[in-house]
Amino acid sequence: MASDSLPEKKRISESTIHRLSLYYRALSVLEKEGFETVSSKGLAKREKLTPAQVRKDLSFFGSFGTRGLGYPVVELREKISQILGIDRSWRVALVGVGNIGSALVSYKEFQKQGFKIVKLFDNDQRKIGSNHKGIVVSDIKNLANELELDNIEMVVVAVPATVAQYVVDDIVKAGIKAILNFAPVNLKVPDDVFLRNENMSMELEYLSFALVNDHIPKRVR
Amino acid sequence: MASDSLPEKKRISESTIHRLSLYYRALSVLEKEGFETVSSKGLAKREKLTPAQVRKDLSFFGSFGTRGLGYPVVELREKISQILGIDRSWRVALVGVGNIGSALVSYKEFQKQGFKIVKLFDNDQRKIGSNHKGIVVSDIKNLANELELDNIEMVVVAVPATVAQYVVDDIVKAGIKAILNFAPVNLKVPDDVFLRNENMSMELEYLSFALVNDHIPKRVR
DNA sequence: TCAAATATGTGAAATGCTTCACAAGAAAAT
DNA sequence: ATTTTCTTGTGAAGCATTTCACATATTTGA
Repeated sequence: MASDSLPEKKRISESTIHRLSLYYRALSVLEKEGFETVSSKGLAKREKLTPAQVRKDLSFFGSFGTRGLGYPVVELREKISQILGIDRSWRVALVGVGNIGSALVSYKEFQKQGFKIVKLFDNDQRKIGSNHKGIVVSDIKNLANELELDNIEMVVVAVPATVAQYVVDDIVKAGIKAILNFAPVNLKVPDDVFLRNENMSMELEYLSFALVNDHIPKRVR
Repeated sequence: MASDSLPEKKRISESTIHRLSLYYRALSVLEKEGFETVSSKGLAKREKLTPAQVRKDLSFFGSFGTRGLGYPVVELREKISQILGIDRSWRVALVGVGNIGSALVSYKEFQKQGFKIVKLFDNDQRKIGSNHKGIVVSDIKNLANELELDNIEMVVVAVPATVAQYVVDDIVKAGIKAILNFAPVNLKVPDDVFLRNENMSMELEYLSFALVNDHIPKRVR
Protein backbone atom coordinates (compact mmCIF):
# COMPACT_ATOMS: atom_id res chain seq x y z
CA MET A 1 0.00 0.00 0.00
CA ALA A 2 1.31 3.39 -1.01
CA SER A 3 -0.23 5.67 1.60
CA ASP A 4 2.67 7.21 3.45
CA SER A 5 1.81 9.28 6.46
CA LEU A 6 2.91 12.87 6.01
CA PRO A 7 6.27 13.62 7.58
CA GLU A 8 5.43 14.90 11.01
CA LYS A 9 6.24 18.57 11.38
CA LYS A 10 7.67 18.75 14.86
CA ARG A 11 6.63 21.77 16.78
CA ILE A 12 9.73 23.72 17.70
CA SER A 13 9.30 25.94 20.73
CA GLU A 14 9.86 29.65 20.66
CA SER A 15 12.53 29.25 23.33
CA THR A 16 14.46 26.83 21.19
CA ILE A 17 14.48 29.25 18.26
CA HIS A 18 15.64 32.08 20.46
CA ARG A 19 18.43 29.91 21.78
CA LEU A 20 19.46 29.06 18.23
CA SER A 21 20.08 32.78 17.81
CA LEU A 22 22.32 32.66 20.85
CA TYR A 23 24.21 29.63 19.56
CA TYR A 24 24.67 31.36 16.24
CA ARG A 25 26.13 34.38 17.96
CA ALA A 26 28.43 32.31 20.16
CA LEU A 27 29.61 30.24 17.20
CA SER A 28 30.42 33.38 15.22
CA VAL A 29 32.66 34.51 18.05
CA LEU A 30 34.25 31.07 18.41
CA GLU A 31 34.94 31.05 14.70
CA LYS A 32 36.67 34.40 14.94
CA GLU A 33 38.65 33.17 17.90
CA GLY A 34 39.88 30.28 15.77
CA PHE A 35 38.24 27.35 17.49
CA GLU A 36 37.51 24.39 15.25
CA THR A 37 35.23 22.49 17.57
CA VAL A 38 33.17 23.24 20.63
CA SER A 39 31.36 20.96 23.07
CA SER A 40 27.80 21.40 24.25
CA LYS A 41 29.37 22.30 27.57
CA GLY A 42 31.49 25.04 26.03
CA LEU A 43 28.63 26.43 24.05
CA ALA A 44 26.33 26.33 27.07
CA LYS A 45 28.79 28.21 29.22
CA ARG A 46 29.05 31.06 26.73
CA GLU A 47 25.33 31.71 26.89
CA LYS A 48 24.54 30.70 30.47
CA LEU A 49 22.62 27.58 29.51
CA THR A 50 23.03 23.89 30.27
CA PRO A 51 24.85 21.39 28.04
CA ALA A 52 21.77 19.17 27.97
CA GLN A 53 19.71 22.04 26.69
CA VAL A 54 22.14 22.73 23.89
CA ARG A 55 22.18 19.11 22.81
CA LYS A 56 18.42 18.78 22.99
CA ASP A 57 17.86 21.96 20.98
CA LEU A 58 20.23 20.86 18.24
CA SER A 59 18.84 17.34 18.21
CA PHE A 60 15.50 18.66 16.95
CA PHE A 61 17.22 19.46 13.67
CA GLY A 62 19.71 16.64 13.27
CA SER A 63 22.99 15.24 14.61
CA PHE A 64 25.76 17.69 14.04
CA GLY A 65 28.33 16.62 16.60
CA THR A 66 30.98 13.97 17.00
CA ARG A 67 31.03 11.96 20.20
CA GLY A 68 34.15 12.53 22.18
CA LEU A 69 34.93 15.68 20.23
CA GLY A 70 32.03 18.09 20.07
CA TYR A 71 30.57 20.20 17.26
CA PRO A 72 32.49 21.62 14.30
CA VAL A 73 32.24 25.38 14.78
CA VAL A 74 32.01 26.59 11.20
CA GLU A 75 29.74 23.81 10.05
CA LEU A 76 27.35 24.20 12.96
CA ARG A 77 27.18 27.96 12.52
CA GLU A 78 26.30 27.46 8.87
CA LYS A 79 23.73 24.82 9.70
CA ILE A 80 22.03 27.08 12.24
CA SER A 81 22.01 29.94 9.79
CA GLN A 82 20.16 27.67 7.38
CA ILE A 83 17.66 26.66 10.02
CA LEU A 84 17.01 30.26 10.96
CA GLY A 85 16.87 31.29 7.34
CA ILE A 86 19.64 33.84 7.72
CA ASP A 87 21.92 32.16 5.17
CA ARG A 88 20.54 34.65 2.69
CA SER A 89 19.47 38.28 2.79
CA TRP A 90 15.99 39.62 3.43
CA ARG A 91 14.47 42.71 1.91
CA VAL A 92 13.11 44.73 4.78
CA ALA A 93 11.10 47.95 4.84
CA LEU A 94 10.81 50.24 7.83
CA VAL A 95 7.77 52.37 8.52
CA GLY A 96 8.13 55.36 10.83
CA VAL A 97 11.38 57.28 10.68
CA GLY A 98 11.22 58.71 14.19
CA ASN A 99 13.50 58.11 17.17
CA ILE A 100 13.48 54.38 17.07
CA GLY A 101 13.11 54.11 13.32
CA SER A 102 16.17 56.20 12.56
CA ALA A 103 18.22 54.23 15.03
CA LEU A 104 17.20 50.98 13.39
CA VAL A 105 18.21 52.15 9.92
CA SER A 106 21.76 52.50 11.19
CA TYR A 107 21.67 49.41 13.37
CA LYS A 108 24.61 47.33 12.20
CA GLU A 109 23.44 44.10 13.71
CA PHE A 110 20.49 43.89 11.31
CA GLN A 111 22.67 44.27 8.25
CA LYS A 112 25.24 41.84 9.62
CA GLN A 113 22.59 39.14 9.81
CA GLY A 114 21.28 39.76 6.34
CA PHE A 115 18.31 41.97 7.16
CA LYS A 116 18.68 44.74 4.60
CA ILE A 117 16.51 47.76 5.14
CA VAL A 118 15.87 48.93 1.59
CA LYS A 119 12.77 51.13 1.98
CA LEU A 120 11.69 53.79 4.44
CA PHE A 121 8.24 55.25 4.91
CA ASP A 122 6.83 58.14 6.91
CA ASN A 123 3.78 60.37 6.85
CA ASP A 124 5.64 63.53 7.85
CA GLN A 125 6.11 65.86 4.86
CA ARG A 126 9.36 67.13 6.35
CA LYS A 127 10.79 63.63 6.35
CA ILE A 128 9.45 62.41 3.01
CA GLY A 129 12.15 62.79 0.37
CA SER A 130 14.93 63.10 2.94
CA ASN A 131 17.83 60.74 2.88
CA HIS A 132 18.72 58.27 5.64
CA LYS A 133 21.81 56.18 5.06
CA GLY A 134 21.29 56.38 1.33
CA ILE A 135 17.59 55.59 1.39
CA VAL A 136 15.04 58.21 0.43
CA VAL A 137 11.98 58.28 2.67
CA SER A 138 8.77 57.48 0.78
CA ASP A 139 5.29 58.75 1.50
CA ILE A 140 3.35 56.27 3.60
CA LYS A 141 0.38 56.87 1.31
CA ASN A 142 1.93 54.54 -1.25
CA LEU A 143 2.89 51.94 1.35
CA ALA A 144 0.98 48.90 0.08
CA ASN A 145 1.87 49.60 -3.55
CA GLU A 146 5.54 50.17 -3.04
CA LEU A 147 5.98 47.19 -0.74
CA GLU A 148 4.73 44.96 -3.52
CA LEU A 149 6.68 46.67 -6.28
CA ASP A 150 9.90 46.43 -4.31
CA ASN A 151 9.48 42.80 -3.32
CA ILE A 152 9.70 43.54 0.37
CA GLU A 153 9.61 40.43 2.53
CA MET A 154 9.50 41.82 6.07
CA VAL A 155 8.36 45.11 7.53
CA VAL A 156 9.47 46.81 10.73
CA VAL A 157 6.83 49.07 12.25
CA ALA A 158 8.11 51.96 14.36
CA VAL A 159 5.16 54.35 14.30
CA PRO A 160 3.16 55.71 17.25
CA ALA A 161 0.83 53.19 18.87
CA THR A 162 -2.21 55.20 17.80
CA VAL A 163 -1.66 54.61 14.10
CA ALA A 164 0.09 51.25 14.14
CA GLN A 165 -3.04 49.24 13.34
CA TYR A 166 -3.77 51.28 10.19
CA VAL A 167 -0.21 50.87 9.03
CA VAL A 168 -0.29 47.15 9.67
CA ASP A 169 -3.57 46.80 7.79
CA ASP A 170 -1.87 48.32 4.76
CA ILE A 171 1.14 46.08 5.14
CA VAL A 172 -1.09 43.02 5.26
CA LYS A 173 -2.90 44.26 2.18
CA ALA A 174 0.43 44.26 0.35
CA GLY A 175 0.75 40.56 1.04
CA ILE A 176 3.60 40.85 3.55
CA LYS A 177 3.77 37.81 5.86
CA ALA A 178 6.28 38.95 8.48
CA ILE A 179 6.02 42.04 10.65
CA LEU A 180 8.14 43.27 13.54
CA ASN A 181 6.27 45.78 15.65
CA PHE A 182 7.86 48.27 18.04
CA ALA A 183 4.64 50.08 18.94
CA PRO A 184 3.36 49.17 22.40
CA VAL A 185 -0.02 47.94 21.23
CA ASN A 186 -1.55 44.58 20.39
CA LEU A 187 -2.07 44.47 16.64
CA LYS A 188 -4.53 42.30 14.78
CA VAL A 189 -3.29 40.42 11.73
CA PRO A 190 -4.65 37.40 9.81
CA ASP A 191 -3.56 33.93 10.89
CA ASP A 192 -1.13 33.55 8.03
CA VAL A 193 0.87 36.66 8.92
CA PHE A 194 3.72 36.36 11.43
CA LEU A 195 3.76 39.24 13.86
CA ARG A 196 6.38 39.71 16.54
CA ASN A 197 6.49 42.49 19.09
CA GLU A 198 9.49 44.27 20.49
CA ASN A 199 8.44 45.96 23.69
CA MET A 200 11.41 47.75 25.13
CA SER A 201 9.65 48.88 28.30
CA MET A 202 8.86 45.32 29.25
CA GLU A 203 12.38 44.47 30.31
CA LEU A 204 12.72 47.63 32.36
CA GLU A 205 9.46 46.70 34.04
CA TYR A 206 10.87 43.28 34.75
CA LEU A 207 13.91 44.89 36.37
CA SER A 208 11.65 47.14 38.37
CA PHE A 209 9.68 44.11 39.57
CA ALA A 210 12.89 42.30 40.42
CA LEU A 211 14.24 45.19 42.49
CA VAL A 212 10.99 45.76 44.35
CA ASN A 213 10.40 42.10 45.05
CA ASP A 214 14.02 41.08 45.41
CA HIS A 215 13.24 38.42 42.90
CA ILE A 216 15.94 35.95 41.97
CA PRO A 217 15.88 35.47 38.22
CA LYS A 218 16.35 31.93 37.04
CA ARG A 219 17.96 32.78 33.77
CA VAL A 220 18.52 35.70 31.49
CA ARG A 221 16.38 35.03 28.43
CA MET B 1 6.50 27.48 70.58
CA ALA B 2 7.36 30.59 68.64
CA SER B 3 9.01 29.21 65.52
CA ASP B 4 6.87 30.38 62.63
CA SER B 5 7.82 29.15 59.22
CA LEU B 6 8.88 31.97 56.97
CA PRO B 7 6.14 33.14 54.63
CA GLU B 8 6.68 31.20 51.46
CA LYS B 9 7.89 33.40 48.68
CA LYS B 10 6.09 32.03 45.66
CA ARG B 11 8.17 31.91 42.56
CA ILE B 12 6.49 34.04 39.92
CA SER B 13 7.36 33.08 36.39
CA GLU B 14 8.96 35.43 33.93
CA SER B 15 6.00 34.96 31.61
CA THR B 16 3.57 36.05 34.28
CA ILE B 17 5.52 39.25 34.89
CA HIS B 18 5.65 40.02 31.19
CA ARG B 19 1.92 39.49 30.97
CA LEU B 20 1.39 41.87 33.88
CA SER B 21 3.01 44.49 31.66
CA LEU B 22 0.46 43.69 28.99
CA TYR B 23 -2.42 43.88 31.44
CA TYR B 24 -1.12 47.20 32.67
CA ARG B 25 -1.03 48.55 29.15
CA ALA B 26 -4.51 47.26 28.32
CA LEU B 27 -5.94 48.66 31.55
CA SER B 28 -4.45 52.07 30.81
CA VAL B 29 -6.27 52.09 27.49
CA LEU B 30 -9.50 50.84 29.05
CA GLU B 31 -9.27 53.59 31.64
CA LYS B 32 -8.90 56.21 28.94
CA GLU B 33 -11.82 54.72 27.08
CA GLY B 34 -13.92 55.16 30.18
CA PHE B 35 -14.56 51.57 31.18
CA GLU B 36 -15.06 51.02 34.88
CA THR B 37 -14.77 47.27 34.90
CA VAL B 38 -13.37 44.58 32.65
CA SER B 39 -13.69 40.80 32.71
CA SER B 40 -10.82 38.35 32.37
CA LYS B 41 -12.33 37.56 29.01
CA GLY B 42 -12.23 41.18 27.90
CA LEU B 43 -8.71 41.65 29.14
CA ALA B 44 -7.57 38.42 27.51
CA LYS B 45 -9.01 39.40 24.18
CA ARG B 46 -7.13 42.68 24.14
CA GLU B 47 -3.80 40.91 24.48
CA LYS B 48 -4.50 37.65 22.67
CA LEU B 49 -4.41 35.54 25.80
CA THR B 50 -6.91 33.25 27.50
CA PRO B 51 -9.28 34.31 30.29
CA ALA B 52 -8.00 31.48 32.48
CA GLN B 53 -4.48 32.74 32.09
CA VAL B 54 -5.45 36.24 33.12
CA ARG B 55 -7.23 34.98 36.22
CA LYS B 56 -4.40 32.65 37.18
CA ASP B 57 -1.78 35.35 36.76
CA LEU B 58 -3.69 37.80 38.92
CA SER B 59 -4.50 35.15 41.51
CA PHE B 60 -0.81 34.89 42.38
CA PHE B 61 -1.04 38.36 43.86
CA GLY B 62 -4.51 38.43 45.37
CA SER B 63 -8.21 38.59 44.53
CA PHE B 64 -9.01 41.78 42.74
CA GLY B 65 -12.22 40.96 40.94
CA THR B 66 -15.91 40.66 41.71
CA ARG B 67 -17.77 37.57 40.60
CA GLY B 68 -20.42 38.32 38.05
CA LEU B 69 -18.87 41.70 37.32
CA GLY B 70 -15.14 41.53 36.60
CA TYR B 71 -12.21 43.67 37.67
CA PRO B 72 -12.33 47.40 38.51
CA VAL B 73 -10.18 48.99 35.80
CA VAL B 74 -8.56 51.82 37.73
CA GLU B 75 -7.98 49.82 40.87
CA LEU B 76 -6.46 46.88 39.03
CA ARG B 77 -4.18 49.11 36.99
CA GLU B 78 -2.95 50.69 40.21
CA LYS B 79 -2.50 47.34 41.86
CA ILE B 80 -0.44 46.02 38.95
CA SER B 81 1.68 49.14 38.92
CA GLN B 82 2.45 48.46 42.58
CA ILE B 83 3.36 44.86 41.85
CA LEU B 84 5.64 45.86 38.99
CA GLY B 85 7.12 48.68 41.05
CA ILE B 86 6.17 51.32 38.51
CA ASP B 87 3.97 53.27 40.92
CA ARG B 88 7.02 55.46 41.46
CA SER B 89 9.81 56.81 39.33
CA TRP B 90 13.21 55.24 38.79
CA ARG B 91 16.48 57.07 38.28
CA VAL B 92 18.04 55.59 35.17
CA ALA B 93 21.39 56.22 33.52
CA LEU B 94 22.20 55.39 29.93
CA VAL B 95 25.67 54.47 28.76
CA GLY B 96 26.48 54.82 25.07
CA VAL B 97 24.91 57.73 23.21
CA GLY B 98 25.03 56.18 19.75
CA ASN B 99 22.21 55.16 17.43
CA ILE B 100 20.22 53.18 19.89
CA GLY B 101 21.21 55.22 22.91
CA SER B 102 20.03 58.52 21.41
CA ALA B 103 16.76 56.96 20.42
CA LEU B 104 16.18 55.69 23.93
CA VAL B 105 16.76 59.10 25.50
CA SER B 106 13.81 60.40 23.54
CA TYR B 107 11.72 57.27 23.92
CA LYS B 108 8.47 58.48 25.46
CA GLU B 109 7.35 55.09 26.68
CA PHE B 110 10.14 54.92 29.26
CA GLN B 111 9.26 58.27 30.75
CA LYS B 112 5.57 57.47 30.73
CA GLN B 113 6.21 54.44 32.91
CA GLY B 114 8.36 56.30 35.35
CA PHE B 115 11.78 55.37 34.02
CA LYS B 116 13.57 58.73 34.05
CA ILE B 117 16.84 58.85 32.19
CA VAL B 118 18.78 61.42 34.20
CA LYS B 119 22.39 60.69 33.23
CA LEU B 120 24.16 59.98 29.94
CA PHE B 121 27.65 58.61 29.45
CA ASP B 122 29.90 58.13 26.45
CA ASN B 123 33.60 57.75 25.76
CA ASP B 124 33.59 59.84 22.59
CA GLN B 125 35.12 63.28 23.19
CA ARG B 126 32.85 64.78 20.55
CA LYS B 127 29.79 63.65 22.48
CA ILE B 128 30.97 64.39 26.01
CA GLY B 129 29.58 67.74 27.08
CA SER B 130 26.92 67.77 24.38
CA ASN B 131 23.30 68.09 25.29
CA HIS B 132 20.63 65.46 24.65
CA LYS B 133 17.11 66.36 25.70
CA GLY B 134 18.48 68.57 28.42
CA ILE B 135 21.04 66.11 29.72
CA VAL B 136 24.74 66.78 29.33
CA VAL B 137 26.76 63.72 28.33
CA SER B 138 29.35 62.75 30.96
CA ASP B 139 32.70 61.10 30.40
CA ILE B 140 32.45 57.36 30.87
CA LYS B 141 35.70 57.55 32.84
CA ASN B 142 33.74 58.74 35.85
CA LEU B 143 30.99 56.19 35.40
CA ALA B 144 31.17 54.31 38.71
CA ASN B 145 31.64 57.49 40.72
CA GLU B 146 28.85 59.46 39.15
CA LEU B 147 26.37 56.61 39.27
CA GLU B 148 26.79 56.49 43.02
CA LEU B 149 26.75 60.24 43.52
CA ASP B 150 23.58 60.61 41.49
CA ASN B 151 21.72 57.76 43.18
CA ILE B 152 21.14 55.93 39.94
CA GLU B 153 19.03 52.80 40.37
CA MET B 154 19.10 51.23 36.91
CA VAL B 155 21.47 51.46 33.98
CA VAL B 156 20.78 50.94 30.30
CA VAL B 157 23.80 49.77 28.33
CA ALA B 158 23.87 50.68 24.64
CA VAL B 159 27.56 50.44 23.82
CA PRO B 160 29.27 48.21 21.23
CA ALA B 161 29.44 44.53 22.17
CA THR B 162 33.22 44.67 22.35
CA VAL B 163 33.28 47.03 25.34
CA ALA B 164 30.03 46.09 27.05
CA GLN B 165 31.66 43.82 29.63
CA TYR B 166 34.05 46.55 30.82
CA VAL B 167 31.20 49.00 31.13
CA VAL B 168 29.12 46.51 33.05
CA ASP B 169 31.99 45.76 35.41
CA ASP B 170 32.11 49.45 36.28
CA ILE B 171 28.37 49.60 36.74
CA VAL B 172 28.50 46.66 39.11
CA LYS B 173 31.33 48.34 41.00
CA ALA B 174 29.03 51.29 41.59
CA GLY B 175 26.61 49.01 43.38
CA ILE B 176 23.91 49.11 40.71
CA LYS B 177 21.61 46.08 40.92
CA ALA B 178 19.62 46.38 37.69
CA ILE B 179 21.02 46.53 34.18
CA LEU B 180 19.32 46.49 30.79
CA ASN B 181 21.74 45.49 28.05
CA PHE B 182 21.25 46.18 24.36
CA ALA B 183 24.64 44.84 23.26
CA PRO B 184 24.42 41.44 21.57
CA VAL B 185 26.75 39.70 23.99
CA ASN B 186 26.38 37.56 27.09
CA LEU B 187 27.54 39.63 30.03
CA LYS B 188 28.79 38.31 33.35
CA VAL B 189 27.44 39.90 36.52
CA PRO B 190 27.35 38.75 40.16
CA ASP B 191 24.32 36.77 41.34
CA ASP B 192 22.78 39.71 43.15
CA VAL B 193 22.65 41.90 40.04
CA PHE B 194 19.64 41.68 37.77
CA LEU B 195 20.60 41.71 34.12
CA ARG B 196 18.15 41.66 31.26
CA ASN B 197 19.01 41.61 27.58
CA GLU B 198 17.22 43.32 24.75
CA ASN B 199 18.27 41.62 21.54
CA MET B 200 16.51 43.29 18.67
CA SER B 201 17.83 40.93 16.01
CA MET B 202 16.30 37.96 17.75
CA GLU B 203 12.78 38.72 16.75
CA LEU B 204 13.75 39.32 13.15
CA GLU B 205 15.49 35.97 13.22
CA TYR B 206 12.34 34.43 14.58
CA LEU B 207 10.39 35.91 11.69
CA SER B 208 12.98 34.62 9.28
CA PHE B 209 12.67 31.15 10.78
CA ALA B 210 8.90 31.35 10.61
CA LEU B 211 8.90 32.33 6.93
CA VAL B 212 11.41 29.70 5.93
CA ASN B 213 9.75 26.93 7.91
CA ASP B 214 6.18 28.10 7.49
CA HIS B 215 5.95 27.87 11.21
CA ILE B 216 2.62 28.61 12.83
CA PRO B 217 3.20 30.78 15.87
CA LYS B 218 1.16 29.89 18.90
CA ARG B 219 1.09 33.31 20.40
CA VAL B 220 2.76 36.65 20.15
CA ARG B 221 4.90 36.95 23.28
C1' DT C 1 -37.95 37.89 45.48
C1' DC C 2 -36.24 34.53 42.65
C1' DA C 3 -34.26 32.69 38.49
C1' DA C 4 -30.97 33.23 34.99
C1' DA C 5 -26.77 34.94 33.55
C1' DT C 6 -22.23 36.33 34.40
C1' DA C 7 -17.66 35.89 35.98
C1' DT C 8 -14.11 34.99 39.62
C1' DG C 9 -10.77 32.03 41.98
C1' DT C 10 -8.64 27.70 42.20
C1' DG C 11 -7.59 22.70 42.67
C1' DA C 12 -6.70 19.24 39.27
C1' DA C 13 -5.60 17.64 34.68
C1' DA C 14 -3.17 18.32 30.64
C1' DT C 15 0.45 19.95 28.21
C1' DG C 16 5.02 21.60 27.43
C1' DC C 17 9.79 22.27 28.54
C1' DT C 18 14.08 21.17 30.90
C1' DT C 19 17.11 18.17 33.09
C1' DC C 20 18.80 13.64 34.03
C1' DA C 21 21.21 9.67 33.12
C1' DC C 22 23.21 6.51 30.31
C1' DA C 23 24.25 3.73 26.09
C1' DA C 24 27.04 4.36 22.26
C1' DG C 25 30.58 6.26 19.56
C1' DA C 26 34.96 8.59 18.88
C1' DA C 27 39.35 10.36 20.34
C1' DA C 28 43.37 10.29 23.21
C1' DA C 29 46.58 8.00 26.04
C1' DT C 30 49.18 4.14 27.35
C1' DA D 1 45.90 -2.83 20.54
C1' DT D 2 43.56 -1.74 24.46
C1' DT D 3 42.02 1.08 28.01
C1' DT D 4 40.55 5.41 29.50
C1' DT D 5 38.43 9.64 28.69
C1' DC D 6 35.40 12.45 26.51
C1' DT D 7 31.11 13.82 24.59
C1' DT D 8 26.98 13.18 21.84
C1' DG D 9 22.13 11.91 21.22
C1' DT D 10 17.99 10.65 23.42
C1' DG D 11 14.31 8.20 26.04
C1' DA D 12 12.50 8.98 30.49
C1' DA D 13 11.84 11.56 34.63
C1' DG D 14 11.09 15.76 36.72
C1' DC D 15 9.39 20.24 36.83
C1' DA D 16 6.81 24.27 35.27
C1' DT D 17 3.12 26.42 32.95
C1' DT D 18 -1.27 26.48 30.90
C1' DT D 19 -5.83 25.04 30.49
C1' DC D 20 -9.91 22.92 32.27
C1' DA D 21 -13.87 22.72 34.90
C1' DC D 22 -16.59 23.85 38.51
C1' DA D 23 -18.03 25.61 43.12
C1' DT D 24 -19.01 30.05 44.58
C1' DA D 25 -20.35 34.77 44.50
C1' DT D 26 -22.55 38.70 42.41
C1' DT D 27 -25.35 41.10 39.22
C1' DT D 28 -29.23 41.56 36.18
C1' DG D 29 -33.79 40.95 34.70
C1' DA D 30 -38.42 39.48 35.33
